[in-house]
Amino acid sequence: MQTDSLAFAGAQDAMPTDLVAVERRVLHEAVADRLRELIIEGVLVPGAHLNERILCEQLQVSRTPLREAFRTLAGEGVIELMPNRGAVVATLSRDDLEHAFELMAALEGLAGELAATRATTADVRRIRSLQAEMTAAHSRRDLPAYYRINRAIHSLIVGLAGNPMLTDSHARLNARLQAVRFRSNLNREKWDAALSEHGAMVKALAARDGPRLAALLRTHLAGKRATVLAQLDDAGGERVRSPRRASVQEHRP
Amino acid sequence: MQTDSLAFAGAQDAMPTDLVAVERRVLHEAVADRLRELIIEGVLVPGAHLNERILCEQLQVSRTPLREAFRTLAGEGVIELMPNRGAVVATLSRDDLEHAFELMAALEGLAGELAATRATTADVRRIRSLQAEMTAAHSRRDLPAYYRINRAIHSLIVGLAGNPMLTDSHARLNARLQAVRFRSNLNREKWDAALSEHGAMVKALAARDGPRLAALLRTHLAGKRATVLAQLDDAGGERVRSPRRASVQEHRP
DNA sequence: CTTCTCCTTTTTGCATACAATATGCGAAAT
DNA sequence: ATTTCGCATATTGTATGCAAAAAGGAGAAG
Repeated sequence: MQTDSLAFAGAQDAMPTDLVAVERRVLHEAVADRLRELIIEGVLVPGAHLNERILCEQLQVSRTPLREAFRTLAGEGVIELMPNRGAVVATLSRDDLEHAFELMAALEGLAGELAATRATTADVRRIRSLQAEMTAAHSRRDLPAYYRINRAIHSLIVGLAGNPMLTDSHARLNARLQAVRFRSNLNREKWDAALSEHGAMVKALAARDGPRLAALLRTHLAGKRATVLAQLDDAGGERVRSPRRASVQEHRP
Repeated sequence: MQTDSLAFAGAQDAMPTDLVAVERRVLHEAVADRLRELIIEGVLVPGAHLNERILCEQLQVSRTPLREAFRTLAGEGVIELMPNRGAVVATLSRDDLEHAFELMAALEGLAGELAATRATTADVRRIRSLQAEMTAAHSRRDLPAYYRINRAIHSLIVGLAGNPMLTDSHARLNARLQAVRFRSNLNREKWDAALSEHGAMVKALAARDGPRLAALLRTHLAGKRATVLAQLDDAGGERVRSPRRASVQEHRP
């Protein structure tokens, strides 16, 4: 029989991500993924009570995998578990958001510092390409695409830092922020400013200027934070800390 | 009939913490705590395979709460779960350790920056007191006490930052580092240096000099990292990434 | 001696039954 | 009118049985 390296000749180190493992899902993971989706999509709003029986019926699984999924999500901070009192989708207060951005700025700052020293020219090209895509999205006023690419760029920079623990912390924080979807509007000036900041970031990365990239990321995040919080205030500050008694609704039989 | 405020006269608002909730443990939490202990104590070494059946027998619980505890611990990064292949105590490679300290330095750096602006004089007193205790432990060459107080100081500073998300990330990273117990020896010079660094940190905090405290914490962590990695090299680099086939041992009947 | 195959044993994943706890509502008492 | 109590119901926590997957081992072929 062929060895692994022969069987996969030409694909081993250069592009390891092209070889994705076959889909081998365990039920509780699928359930966790589905619940994450439902939360991100806003079907399950922050604060919503997650009733086991109803969710079991709706997802067509028994309680065991559902409960394991609950634990997984609780570990990610996406939901909160209260002993004997069930699970609720995690809520983020205004303070929580401030704290999240404070931490995010530090994490991405570190990431920038490291990425600048560790990124290859190919990595820089990849970032440049994403940057171009994002600029295009901006030109055609495609906000969803803009946000998606924006997130991809930030995640890529964090990845380039080459520190899995950092990546993990960052991903986890991002997951919590996904629940509150403050991706609605974004005024013209702020959008333009954000885009130009991104341009500067790419330059700093290409110049391998770690401290500058770190500083840019921190101010960029500070800007984002200001935008989000301002938006929150406009919304009356009640959008995020959501409905007290919202919960999973049972279908009429 | 008496009202609550009469029944608890004198204890209503002034000292609400005197009324602690009754101890109410759920089995899977107790199991998670116990497993965490076993891992920290080194009974379950990194890399050890956690057999469900055997652990159930030894902990005297059924598989359901054990498996829920597994999920909790996996969420904390203390163990790793492989679908259909069970759980192992998380291992930390040399690289992982470097990454952990890299991240830790950033987290504590941020914490220092914030703590300096947010700490009250009472907080400073508390830190000073701990610092004194630690110096005492150093004088009598009590390494375990030193490490314990040291950790308390670092955690307190992180707490003073007043950012729960930061606290959480820090605690989580600490939990992972607990598994590898590099708390063995520590040569005289490094110990002295660490202590004097702590002294400088307290001064910076008292002076409310955030940037300085942050910088001190970062270099302090860099020193710790160097110490740990050096120790790892002395041990042949094989102590931490532990026995491949270590596992929970079954009692002879 | 190695390697492959098939089979047995072990171990994990899931479903369900049962137990413990919480919740809601009406009646009674203050 | 308000509070409290007791009970019925709903919901969560735990145990266990069964099925599926992986690991291990004996034997045959190379």
